[in-house]
Amino acid sequence: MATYHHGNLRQEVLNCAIAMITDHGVEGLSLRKVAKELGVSHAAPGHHFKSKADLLAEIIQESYEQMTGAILVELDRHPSATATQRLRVMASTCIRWAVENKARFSVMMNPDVSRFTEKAVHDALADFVRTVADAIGEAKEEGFYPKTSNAVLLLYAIGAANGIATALTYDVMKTALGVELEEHAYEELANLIVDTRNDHRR
Amino acid sequence: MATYHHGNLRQEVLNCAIAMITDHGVEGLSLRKVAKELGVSHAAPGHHFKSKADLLAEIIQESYEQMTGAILVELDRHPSATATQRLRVMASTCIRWAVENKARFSVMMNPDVSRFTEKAVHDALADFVRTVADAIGEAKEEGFYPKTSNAVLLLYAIGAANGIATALTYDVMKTALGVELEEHAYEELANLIVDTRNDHRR
DNA sequence: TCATCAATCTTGTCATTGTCAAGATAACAA
DNA sequence: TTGTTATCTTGACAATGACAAGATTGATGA
Repeated sequence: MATYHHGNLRQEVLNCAIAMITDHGVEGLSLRKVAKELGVSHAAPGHHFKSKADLLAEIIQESYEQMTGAILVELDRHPSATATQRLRVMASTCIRWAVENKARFSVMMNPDVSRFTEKAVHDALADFVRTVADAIGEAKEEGFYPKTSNAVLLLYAIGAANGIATALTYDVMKTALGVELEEHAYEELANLIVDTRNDHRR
Repeated sequence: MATYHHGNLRQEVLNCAIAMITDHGVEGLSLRKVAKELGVSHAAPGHHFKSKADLLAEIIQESYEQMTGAILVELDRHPSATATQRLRVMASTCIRWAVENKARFSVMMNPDVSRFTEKAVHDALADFVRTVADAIGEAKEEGFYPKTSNAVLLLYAIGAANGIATALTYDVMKTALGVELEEHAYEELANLIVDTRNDHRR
């Protein structure tokens, strides 16, 4: 017990919450246990987050930002890629990020949590969606599924990537599928989502 | 208040739980509220389900069975379809079922719930997986992605269908994507998951 | 018929949890 | 120093899941 003022409680609550979710799932997250773990009174976290839902909303927002960031970083490493190829990079990066951030991804995909979500979350999610939507628009000009609407393609791309990631981070599903991923599987999956027969030009 | 013995409590708890989840999400499900709604003491549901997790596990099991059933029914309507075409029927039926059973699907996809899941759930899930895996095995013989392992194809097919369904049943995501589905969209999505360029023979 | 027994439900209780209110303590600016 | 604000503690409350002990019902078999 150092000082009355903790100094960095807000950030440590976030860290501790993620650790707790990693070990015990969102359901296993308890604000009181977090407080106890950080050596702080049971109501202390409540001064940094309006509610438990508010804490989770912030985690979701951060997470969408991180995932979008990971995608942008990876896109930068492929400056000469076609839009269709960039879609593949997005898909594989998204799946890889989810596998490497299971706790965060499980919160993002939790249907309950986002019921009480706030504008900041919507904005972070919208940013992610826009990133993909832009690439789809450009891929369309390259001849990517010309008969299918952009909206359906967007739904397909994001849904497929997220769903595969979910299956990989969701223990029951993962064991049911009996998956054991090798490193190149991420690219293999991306090649299925965005079929290689779609890029003629190069 | 009719009789001391309710007569059909177990089933009505299940029904009421689904209704409650439909309106307020899994998080909004309370055994005590269910009890109150059914005009029964607060501990009565506990005599039919070992725990809340046990109730949810039963819902998941039922749901996988129903979804698999819906797929089998639909497959029966296409007796002369190739394995590749059957994969498409499975995908579109799966997505449609999820949209038509949002509450059940949200429970199935809830990462928390299935932590404490039981053998019956695994069996129901394994049944579903086997149904798809079989079709993939047969499609493979028709020349379906010959270079890709069955395990990866299985992960892709189930992940993509479930992910698209999730995006459609998950309000925040749905509004972020701005989707408004027309009836033929289910087949359109299935055509994206199992690209039409995959069937040469016919 | 009636005694027994299992199935079903009620009542009472407990620990955990999220949330709020009121007050204590620290940090800091004037 | 004094006043102000941010931060934390203590105390309380209601909701909830879970359990134990006992009440009620209904069926079975002697």
